[in-house]
Amino acid sequence: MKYDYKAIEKKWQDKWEEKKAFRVEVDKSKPKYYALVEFPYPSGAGLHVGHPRSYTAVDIIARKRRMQGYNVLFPMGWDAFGLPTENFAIKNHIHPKIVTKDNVARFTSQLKSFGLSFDWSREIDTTDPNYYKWTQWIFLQLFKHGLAYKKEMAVNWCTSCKVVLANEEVVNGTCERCHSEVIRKVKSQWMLKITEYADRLIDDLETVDYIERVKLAEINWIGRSYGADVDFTTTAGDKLRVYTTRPDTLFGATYMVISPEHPYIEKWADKLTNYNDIIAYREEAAKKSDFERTELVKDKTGVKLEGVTAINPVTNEEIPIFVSDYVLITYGTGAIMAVPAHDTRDFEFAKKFNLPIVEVVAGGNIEEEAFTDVETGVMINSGFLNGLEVKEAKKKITEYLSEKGIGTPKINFKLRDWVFSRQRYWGEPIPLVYCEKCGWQPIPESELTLTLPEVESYEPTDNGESPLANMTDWVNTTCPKCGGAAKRETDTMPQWAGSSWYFLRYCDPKNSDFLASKEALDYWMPVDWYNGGMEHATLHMLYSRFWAKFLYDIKVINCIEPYKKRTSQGMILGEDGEKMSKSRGNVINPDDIINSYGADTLRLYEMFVGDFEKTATWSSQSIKGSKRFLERFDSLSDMLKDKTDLSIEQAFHRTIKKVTLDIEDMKFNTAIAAMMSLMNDIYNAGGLDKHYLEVFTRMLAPFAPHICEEMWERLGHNDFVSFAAFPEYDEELTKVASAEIAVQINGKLKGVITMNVGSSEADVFTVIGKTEKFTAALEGKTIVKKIYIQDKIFNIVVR
RNA sequence: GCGGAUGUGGCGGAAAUGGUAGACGCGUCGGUCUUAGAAGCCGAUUCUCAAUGAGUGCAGGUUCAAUUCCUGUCAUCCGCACCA
Repeated sequence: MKYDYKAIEKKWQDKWEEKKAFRVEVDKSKPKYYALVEFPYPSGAGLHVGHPRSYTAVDIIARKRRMQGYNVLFPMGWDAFGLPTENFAIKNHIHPKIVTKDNVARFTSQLKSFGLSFDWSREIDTTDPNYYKWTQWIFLQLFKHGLAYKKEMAVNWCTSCKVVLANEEVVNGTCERCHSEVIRKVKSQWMLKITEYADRLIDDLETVDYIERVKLAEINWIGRSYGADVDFTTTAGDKLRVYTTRPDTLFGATYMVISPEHPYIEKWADKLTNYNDIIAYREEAAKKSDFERTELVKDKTGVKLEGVTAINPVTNEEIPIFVSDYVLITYGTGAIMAVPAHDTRDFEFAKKFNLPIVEVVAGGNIEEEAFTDVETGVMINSGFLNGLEVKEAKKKITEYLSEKGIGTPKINFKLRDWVFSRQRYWGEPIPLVYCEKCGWQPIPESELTLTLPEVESYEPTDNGESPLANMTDWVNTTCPKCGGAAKRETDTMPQWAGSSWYFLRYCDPKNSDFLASKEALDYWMPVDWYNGGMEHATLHMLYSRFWAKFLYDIKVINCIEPYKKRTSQGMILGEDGEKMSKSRGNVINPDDIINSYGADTLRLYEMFVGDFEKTATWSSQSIKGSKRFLERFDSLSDMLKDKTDLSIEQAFHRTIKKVTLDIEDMKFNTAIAAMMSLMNDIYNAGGLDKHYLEVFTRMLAPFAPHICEEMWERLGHNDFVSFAAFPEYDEELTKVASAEIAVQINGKLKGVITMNVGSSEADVFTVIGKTEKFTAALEGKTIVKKIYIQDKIFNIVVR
């Protein structure tokens, strides 16, 4: 019988759909399991071969849980707002809604062809007004709780297209589309105060099970540092505040630096004799794009302030102040104390401007480079700190500064507030209204959804406003507070908005009264296992955790963390070992693979290709092995015999154990290898009985569901194997009777002997003594030592 | 520069706690079947000068024993980018 994957896969996909096999409801009589994969952006290109890697892995988990009796929620949907769709719409004059609909149709049929056990009745779409009503609702709550505010911000501005660009659209400092210069332009933007949650976003990571690199990426991105704010008196008669993580090096602060945007430049304008030079420098710095700034990282520039100096509060020495763009206005206080001996950047700057370098921590060679180590150094040239280790010095100086009123302990973060406005059409309208009298006002919640109006053109306007700004009928409205004339916000939300809470909507996607019912949220949340790309470790993960924490605070959900467990798959590279891309022509289309090998083979191959978390290279040669394995499995029904050999029975129990444990560790590749080994053993034994073929079918079902359903039916069942019990193993039967013991002399392998499991050292040595090849090797040597590792190694050390 | 990985046969990759390196798969070679071939099936397959040999990027070290631990070093990939 030939393995007819096309017929089999079609047949079972239809049956699952027809019987609504994977549809779930809240059922408190069963334990729940919420398995989640990142919902895709339905691009025009369709799915690529990387998508099924993540989806199949979590599908295997979901299917295994179902077979273990869990009520499994495994949903799918569309993160459909976004720039590529909008750009496609602009170029081809098609409404983004239509573009989205077409792309979703294509994605859906592709996903269904993989045999993934999604509950399609819960499909969601972030661009559906019934969905984004709640995105807007959450925004309104953030606004009402003071977590949304408007701020003047520098944005990317393309000088040729005259539009605001998202960071993703700026490539090497130029516009992605026209390649002309991109400059920074100040615009008023909506911001979300994610920084208010910075501590919790770090600290609560201790309560979740994320793979280490994801945790680290989040922690580094948030970038919490402990230090102190210190005030330096200046000759202008005021105080200049700096932030430092190294207050212990205060005695070594030989100059100060303020950022070009620092407000004191204006404040000190009349005292600065070289004010014009400073302004010229500031303008020069403003003109530099991000690209130029990073290009010039190595080369420090700056201007010394003439007319104002500062006093080092512990040495009482007068020190100069510089303005330089290596100090950022957006971090700390926008001003630093420079300690060239112990900070690499200050060291470079001091070398260039010939500034004094005073060593205050002994242990390095400051002739050569800054000594930044905080573990080993001892304080010198530092008055009352002399002789202390860095950590103690830090404590002592911080206390001293507090007592004298010149400094306070301070924690800073690299994390910035979230820029939440986009001057774009294809996004959720921000549900706020501006009234001259009352300021920014939320629209009444009863008026949600504030739907995206139909516009003539999706192009951003000349002055960088969203296309919605031209819709005067829509823009002009009344103030919900005073009833006077008011204007709607025309900016829309970023693509990240819809994906920041979608996992909540899946719990109860049709609910029209609330984002999801309390009952559904309490039952399904938190997500038990969330898998997704490493590229989302910082942005999407932080944004959605932030929203979830906020929703916890306002008592919408009752878990402090939305995701219990987070894992991440490796990328799949093209056959040439390079990232798949259209321009390189190395893209593998999953449709082609399914057509020539079938979905089960594709699934199995993607799981077998290598360690799930590592990047893997596609091989159209190797995939044949996965197909062969399934063909061999298919033929097992022709190899039935009355009784399975004991050795095969034992092999089964060992394999079930390995597969069971490996799935939990996402070691799918070794789980499949174990099943292949078992298959070889069965072939060597000439077959197996019906019972064990059923066991094999249930064990393989999560990996290759179609062929297993077919086998299950062939074996006389009329229910789905997808809901049969996952096999369990008998620990006793996993044990083997005999052990192969490696015999070594001086650690070198000399041979292997077979002994009963649990043989004593004396027994093993007796056998060795009776074995010719070992006695020959030991002849004339003195045995110094014998090392016996139970059932594994017998090493004889000789002289 | 900082942070995170990775380096094992011709290839993809296996090897809790240090304990027979190369599981499993691809490829290759041989056998079987066949008029012949393909597909199956069975077997072999780290290397070489075939040994008391060498071997997990390279150089050392600890150990009876190292892919695994330690020190140094090289290479590749991915993030971040002057965060004081």
